[in-house]
Amino acid sequence: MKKPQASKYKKYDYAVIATDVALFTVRNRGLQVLLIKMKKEPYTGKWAMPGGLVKANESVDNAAERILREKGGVRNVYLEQLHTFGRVDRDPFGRVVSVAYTALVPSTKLSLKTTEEYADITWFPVKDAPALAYDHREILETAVERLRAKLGYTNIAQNLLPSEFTLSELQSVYEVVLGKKLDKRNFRKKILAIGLVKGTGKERRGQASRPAELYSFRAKKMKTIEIL
Amino acid sequence: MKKPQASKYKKYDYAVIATDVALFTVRNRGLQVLLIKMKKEPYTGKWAMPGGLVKANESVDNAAERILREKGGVRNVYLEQLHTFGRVDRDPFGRVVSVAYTALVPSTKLSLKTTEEYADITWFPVKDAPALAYDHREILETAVERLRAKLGYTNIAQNLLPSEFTLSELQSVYEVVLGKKLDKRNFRKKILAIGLVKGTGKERRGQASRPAELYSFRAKKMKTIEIL
DNA sequence: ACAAAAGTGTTAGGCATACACCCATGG
DNA sequence: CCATGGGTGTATGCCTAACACTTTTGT
Repeated sequence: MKKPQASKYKKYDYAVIATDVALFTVRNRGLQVLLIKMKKEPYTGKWAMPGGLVKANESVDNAAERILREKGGVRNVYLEQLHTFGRVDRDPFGRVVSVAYTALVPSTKLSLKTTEEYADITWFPVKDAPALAYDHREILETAVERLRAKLGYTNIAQNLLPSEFTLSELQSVYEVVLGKKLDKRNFRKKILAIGLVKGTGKERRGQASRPAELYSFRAKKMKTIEIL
Repeated sequence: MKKPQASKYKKYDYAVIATDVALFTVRNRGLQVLLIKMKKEPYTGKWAMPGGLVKANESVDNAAERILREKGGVRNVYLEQLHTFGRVDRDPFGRVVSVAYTALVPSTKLSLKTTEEYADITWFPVKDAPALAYDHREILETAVERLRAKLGYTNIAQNLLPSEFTLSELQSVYEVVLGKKLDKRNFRKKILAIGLVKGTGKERRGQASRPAELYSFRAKKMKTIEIL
């Protein structure tokens, strides 16, 4: 599509490595992604996922963590390498190869900084994300596809929930990410049968409805077991 | 583990991008990987998978294809991005981030060049691969793990077989890669039930046994369907 | 005739799916 | 008392897994 222009910076004379992070949360009954509004031409007004160059003395994984912290405002969240995007013309500023990551954060863990909607950093529902800079549309689609797939065979969902949650909340995460309704009885039967979660005995009151039991995940580290 | 030394080449002053390719085939009742013997210190005598730097004017995908052609001696084979390895100290020569790929080739497609065993480029059974340079042991393990997983939900096996093959040969590919025996009747039932392959009507004669029908894959491009 | 690989069915148990009503609470 | 979300069981069909013998050929 676009041809790479003459490089504007010396360091772009060689291919350099950047990382972009698709940071997701589940809020307001939807899967949302964090985007930052760009100022630079030719992308003025378009949105991009948090990203930046990898420094010479940090690993690519560490760079992704740093960017998530500096630009996304979150730390200690689930972070997993997604795919590396290496088209020659993917960045009009020069030859940049991007190692993309997926990150997940429970909406309960978001600070005011990111929940308040600043003009230039905002959560968007994935379904109606605005025009994106670079190849970030492709990165976003790849990330969502992988997240959906992993929900089906790992315990990754725990990274979108607080440590204690109701089964309805868990089911809602699945429904929102997969984009389809699930049968309540079958969902509970399956989740309990495979031992994904355990009851805590506590319950959540406060709504005008029967109190719900609170559950927590059994295994904290990533595990692969057929779920759905 | 190792600290990065002072760079020996100017271009290593920045992180540069390389690609390494795990090229697999199934031969002699085993999963084999192509390795090249190294001459440079500190890896003299160790083996490495084909790899090299990404040039400024080629995509990362194209670089992997080129390396597979130049160093692996094969072209037009299945090639898929695996993972990007970005530890700071993974290359003692400088800061090199490697985008690793998995490639598959049917043993029937191998030229003499790679089947004859040169002193410095050889197929090794994955099970007893020699000491590897860089982080290539980790790359190899990641590649095998992914290959095993994908065998179970895609039609990827076709890239390890000629266009026509017997069901026993197909089963053997599965057994060799997964490292376990499968039940013949159940295997055939399943493979035929999901329509992965179709009979060609031809048969293979020549051995002192009943002739086997030849089959071919139905879909050529990658497809995801539950297989095993 | 024999060695070698190809080909073929049935059963039992487990798993996924479809489906509707009562319960406990807050307001 | 009513609106809201929480919680629960069964029946059916499908898929999986276990298991052994006959067929066809080349030598």
